[in-house]
Amino acid sequence: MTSTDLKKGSSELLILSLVEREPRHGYELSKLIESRSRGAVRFNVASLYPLLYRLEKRGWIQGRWVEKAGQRRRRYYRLTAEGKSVLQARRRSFSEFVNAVRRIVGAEYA
Amino acid sequence: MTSTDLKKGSSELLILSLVEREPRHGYELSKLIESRSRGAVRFNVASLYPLLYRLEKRGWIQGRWVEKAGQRRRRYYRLTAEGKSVLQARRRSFSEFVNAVRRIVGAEYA
DNA sequence: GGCCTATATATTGGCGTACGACATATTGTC
DNA sequence: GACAATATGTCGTACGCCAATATATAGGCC
Repeated sequence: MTSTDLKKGSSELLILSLVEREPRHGYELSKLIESRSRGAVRFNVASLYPLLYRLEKRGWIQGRWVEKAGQRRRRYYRLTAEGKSVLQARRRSFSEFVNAVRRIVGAEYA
Repeated sequence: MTSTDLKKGSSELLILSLVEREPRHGYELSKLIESRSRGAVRFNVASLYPLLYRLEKRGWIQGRWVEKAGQRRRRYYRLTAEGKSVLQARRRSFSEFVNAVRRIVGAEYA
């Protein structure tokens, strides 16, 4: 379980969290995650875009194309109502899981 | 990221932690994880045993068969010196990762 | 014009890991 | 004799991650 491997389970939580307040596009999301985690978490594009399609397909986020002069087209994703409730559940289970791991891992310390 | 998915990255950390202080066998490990996590984490045998073989192959744990009258044979695994240093690194990166996720996920709260 | 970097989205192929289902063997209990 | 608990093990499948590669636009630089 490198930090890379650990990431697997939390990728959806990260994305859902970041589009909670305002719509964001893929590239922006990857940059946000990298900067806010201070480099500890990084998304490969080959993971990021399929992940976005997956979340959209499930109805948790909703994307729309935005074209502006002087910019490449971007697809902005917003959190749906269903996504919101999934996000809340995911936040809880993340905490729960981390606490459970800490109990197991920590119990073996001095 | 169900609790199931999240688990993926931390399974090795859990096992290494549990054999740190004393050798343990597979079935014991599965029961320990389940009870200490209060049911939040559970290992399928089809994950657990291959995981143990993997860790042993990498030289992080070392197993030996123990036979006792009135018991089915058990394979006890102990942490090797190399495993010990891997464990320390994993504990650090787990904390680091969790903190990073919290920064990202938490930043979107009120 | 030519080169590089940053921005932005996208796909292909391979690999690793988790799990449901199934299998086997021993001990103890009812 | 039937069943549950203990204990280890495998098969097939599904799924998600990632390196590599591709395409396209804008801006800086020489």
